[in-house]
Amino acid sequence: MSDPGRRRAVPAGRSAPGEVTRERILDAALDTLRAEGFLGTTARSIARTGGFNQALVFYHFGSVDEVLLSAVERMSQRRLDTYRGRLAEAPDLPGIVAVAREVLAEDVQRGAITVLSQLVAGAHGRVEFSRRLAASFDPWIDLVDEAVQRVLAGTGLATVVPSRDVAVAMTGTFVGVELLGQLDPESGRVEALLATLDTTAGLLQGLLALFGSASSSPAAAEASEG
Amino acid sequence: MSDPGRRRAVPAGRSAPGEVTRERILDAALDTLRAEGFLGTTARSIARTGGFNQALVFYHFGSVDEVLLSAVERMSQRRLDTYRGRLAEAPDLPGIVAVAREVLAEDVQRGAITVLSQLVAGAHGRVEFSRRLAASFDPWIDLVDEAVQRVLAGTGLATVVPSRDVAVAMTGTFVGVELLGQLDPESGRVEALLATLDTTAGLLQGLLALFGSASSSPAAAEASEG
DNA sequence: GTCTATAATACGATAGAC
DNA sequence: GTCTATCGTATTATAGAC
Repeated sequence: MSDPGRRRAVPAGRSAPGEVTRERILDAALDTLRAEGFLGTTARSIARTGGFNQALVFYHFGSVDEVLLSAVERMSQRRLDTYRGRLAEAPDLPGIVAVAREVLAEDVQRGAITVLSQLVAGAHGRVEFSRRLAASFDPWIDLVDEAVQRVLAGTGLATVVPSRDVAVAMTGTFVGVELLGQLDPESGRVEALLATLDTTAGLLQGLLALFGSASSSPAAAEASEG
Repeated sequence: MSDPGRRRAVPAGRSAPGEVTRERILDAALDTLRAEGFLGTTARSIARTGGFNQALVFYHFGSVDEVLLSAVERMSQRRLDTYRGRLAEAPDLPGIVAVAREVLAEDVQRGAITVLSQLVAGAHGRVEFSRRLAASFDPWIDLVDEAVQRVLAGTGLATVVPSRDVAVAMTGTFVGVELLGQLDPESGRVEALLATLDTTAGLLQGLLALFGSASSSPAAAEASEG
């Protein structure tokens, strides 16, 4: 292994030697995943995309898997920061829905969901790869979970609805719909889903308001009996 | 191309020559997709799973893609028949939900969703493969669409909710959650989702009953304004 | 219809020159 | 740190014996 390992400290404002190349490799890896899918993302295709030599992938990351995981971890972290920032500024339900729709639309357009979907599919049956990939999904599910709990708070449904499962379902929905949407890009499935989110949000708002003002209504009681 | 092409007619009750092998290959293809994922499903691994020679895949189907598409089309058709039959016997809402949960649980357990998820992921960027795979999803979305419309009928929501988009979202959700669930099989995400379906169904029932008995309520009007 | 053998190609990864 | 060259191995697909 010729991993550069821990490097000397570098003057502030200056990049560590090779750091530029590392970033280029990560960028190229994401671009390739978006354009070619998991199957088409090899050390050679990544190098072709980024315009550098194939051997650099192994010099800097040791393996293709390590590049992909590093790339998705970096992407996930960056997007998560964006989400948290915007959500903090929109504490009520309409605000949360608006932010969620807005940032999810960005993710879809940037191809972030494509990257995640492709990696998830490619992770099949590979234990260590799956473990690390799952770890980069957890903070997202946590974030959705928090938002769901905030929305449910004071509606009388907080004890009935398992918010974590709902969060998993919502996260999974975007992965699945994006995958389905790419099967037939002409169909505009993803766009339809995003557009429908507004309608659904309006509906949900009305329903939750109903539950909020009558949290021990017959419907709620009936529902909790399951 | 050494495709056997159209074959002579065969006495009823008897299989056409090579038909047994064709079926074995399709079975092996699905088993391999379940066990190894899309990446691990090659002509050689399919042959290894089924205990036959690798060259037979090309003799009978011409290419690996053709085996996979034929296999999923056969599977989709068979499952669709099962769905339709059971749904016909359960015309009301509780019945529909029960059947849906039941048959979906079967699909998950048999690995049908895994097969679909893997193929969808592997189809990325391959136009003709995607087109045919999308075609085998359409009847499913149609079926879900019909069920959604039946549930919505008479609730006053039929004109507000775009049932087709909801159907796409529901279909996509199962694909996505299944993929996410396989990232960390220990987490029991898929099982949790299915278990939660009952609770959600109960809730939904209560909500729809509410809308049904007051289809021009303030909440409904507010929701339709978006 | 099923087999063996093989051609042509792509891959991950490494060695070693610079 | 980046390059060329290469090893070993996997793949799809085909040719041809049986």
